[in-house]
Amino acid sequence: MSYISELNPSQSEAVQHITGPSMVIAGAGSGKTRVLTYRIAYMMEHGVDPFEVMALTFTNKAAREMKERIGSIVGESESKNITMGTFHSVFSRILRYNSNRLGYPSNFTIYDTQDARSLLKAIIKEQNLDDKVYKPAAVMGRISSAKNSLVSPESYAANSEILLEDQQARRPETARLYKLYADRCFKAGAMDFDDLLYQTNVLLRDHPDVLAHYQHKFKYILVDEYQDTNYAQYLIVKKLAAVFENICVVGDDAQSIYSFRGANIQNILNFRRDYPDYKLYKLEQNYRSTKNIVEAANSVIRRNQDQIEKKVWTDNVDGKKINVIRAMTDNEEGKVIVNKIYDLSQNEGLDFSDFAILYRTNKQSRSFEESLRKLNIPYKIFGGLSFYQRKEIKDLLAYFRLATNPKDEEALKRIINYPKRGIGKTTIDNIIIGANQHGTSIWDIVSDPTHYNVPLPAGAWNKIGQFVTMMKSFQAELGKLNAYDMAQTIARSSGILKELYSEKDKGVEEVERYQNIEQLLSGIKEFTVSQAESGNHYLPDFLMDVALLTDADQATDDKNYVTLMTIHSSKGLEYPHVYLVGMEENLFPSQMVLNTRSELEEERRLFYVAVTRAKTTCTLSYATSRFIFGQLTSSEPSRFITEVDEQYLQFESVARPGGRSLNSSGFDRNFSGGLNRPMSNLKPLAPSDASASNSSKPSNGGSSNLDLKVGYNVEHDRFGKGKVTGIEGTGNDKKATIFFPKNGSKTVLLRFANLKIIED
DNA sequence: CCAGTACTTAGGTTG
DNA sequence: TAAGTACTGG
Repeated sequence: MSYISELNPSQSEAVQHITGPSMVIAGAGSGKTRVLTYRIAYMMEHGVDPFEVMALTFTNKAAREMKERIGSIVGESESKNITMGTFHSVFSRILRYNSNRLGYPSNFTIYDTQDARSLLKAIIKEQNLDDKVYKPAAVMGRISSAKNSLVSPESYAANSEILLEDQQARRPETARLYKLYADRCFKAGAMDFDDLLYQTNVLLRDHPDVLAHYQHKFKYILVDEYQDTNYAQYLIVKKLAAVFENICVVGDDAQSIYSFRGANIQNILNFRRDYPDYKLYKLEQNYRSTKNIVEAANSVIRRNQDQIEKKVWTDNVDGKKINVIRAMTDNEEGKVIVNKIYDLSQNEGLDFSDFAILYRTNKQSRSFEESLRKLNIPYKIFGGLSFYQRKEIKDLLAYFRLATNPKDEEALKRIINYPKRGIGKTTIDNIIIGANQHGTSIWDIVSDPTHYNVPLPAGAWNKIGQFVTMMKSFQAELGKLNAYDMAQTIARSSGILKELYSEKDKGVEEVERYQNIEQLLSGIKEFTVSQAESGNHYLPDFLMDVALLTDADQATDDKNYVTLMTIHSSKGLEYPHVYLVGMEENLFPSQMVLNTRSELEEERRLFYVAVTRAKTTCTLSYATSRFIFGQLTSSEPSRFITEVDEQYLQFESVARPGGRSLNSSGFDRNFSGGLNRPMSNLKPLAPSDASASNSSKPSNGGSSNLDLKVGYNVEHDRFGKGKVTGIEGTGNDKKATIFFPKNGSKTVLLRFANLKIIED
């Protein structure tokens, strides 16, 4: 228990408070993670069974790291038995275990944002609603906040206040769309991210025995980043803790930045109400940052009205003032900041991992990325499109998903005609109509066409039949082959591997795509090996929470890189040198928050979070103009710069047109210094367009009257030589499916294709 | 059916 | 700028 002596008095008290409710208000950099880890370790050393502990963190990465640290104190064999993870991952497991109570399959799919949006979009189309009015994102936002406030489709439709809001937004059909969307998800055996919390609430509300079971299993509950929990999360925790009330929540109201996701600072106030005899601990000493940084951040956050009284202070050195840099354009901002990083790393012999570039919006990463590439500085961008969201990865995962859960509608739609099988849009639309009429899933229709009598041409049924047979063969092997063998089998027999392989010599992006698939497969291999012992080494096990993984969860061997991420994803992290870029009005604070005080205050808290990530130096930068939607738009410095008490700031501007930069190192990296010359783009050189200037063939009716048979060798203008594998249709609709060794399998209309029969 | 092109429109943060 | 959709020619 030597570690207790490392703690200050309030940390130590918080760590040793095990029984009964407690709340820890932890200022930025006040050793919150340390308190959490030591508290759990302390509990276990005092006889608490790790199986009885549930710790909810904000990211999977935080959970993993905390588990490791606890393991190093009490031993891994103990720490691994703690239930620890994000709300989403912990409760998705609980939901799988109890799925039958809710009528879901245990291998239900988790729809990510893409899947959910695409389904909603499809429903809006099916309902013949104008998607200019019923913008999928807007409708989804309504559905999402309904779920986060535990409003069911039925109570949504019965709530006059909500209906009025929708009416005023000119989207009166939203209630109906919510219902349709929820039904479709259910029929597809799918939950979206919000469902994981919503359905957990349903489970605990409607099944008292289940609730009682988990109340007694998890006698000790900890919640990190409590200020960012929403109502659905709040209620789950409240219910689970109701019997023993051994609940500890940790948070900082000054760092609440997720209200757009339904997070509610009121949860902190509710805590006092729900547990009147709770004990409050305040961690106010900052161990992370210099005095300048702490004071600068304090001077800004002071302006917020809504906050819990506290005084964050530090014993650390004064440190450097916060440097404020002005650049002329966003491109120049990228160059200047990257040069600063380069110079500092060289002059002081620092690792690149000592640096982070933080911004308000993901798209700001571009100019920094370009500059970092030019100087060959290793970097990693977090957020944006994650590995698991890339097209090729999602395609293959869709096969896995459909094999695991055949009702998964989004997966089916994604792959039924990929690689191309000649199953067209009209066919799929008709099947969906049939599925809706029969109130069943798409899979039910395609796998049992005789039962549901959906009118389709015989040719279409034939192709669908082949697809169904293939999927069934995968399903039959799911429990026999381990995840890796299964994934290999699917990648090969589905034709995906071949498809991507054949495109490999087309360009850099195609090569990357193929490599991504290889990377996914080797990841599955790793998973299979590591899970072999537990017996959970099948493909559905792997699939269980891939939807919940983010970039931050990807293991990287080489850690010496500059970090680029949004301020939101930097929460909880720290770096010696932080560059907070794009400090401009309408960007940060975002243009969209200027209407209400509470939104502006949240933006200010975001600034507070950003500044307090820095340990040694913090640099702010802004550009006086930047490209927005391809248009050069002028911009003004952010109000947050002027809100910092001047004594903590130091201004510097660079690269006036015609002048020299203030580049201290003497490296002249030639700032473009003006509005000229966009950076050369990084795409591979476009292929010479010799092939593009298609010699226009005379349209002699193509080859529709050609006497083509399966097995013939033919030549196509664009695809080259190939072999006919199928013929269908007559007259103008006569089509041939041809396998081209160079281009894969294609179906072409003979009317247009202008095929020539050739000898072997 | 396929693929290239013209056109439109994007509010931002995440598990 | 960039992505996604609608259109069009083969």
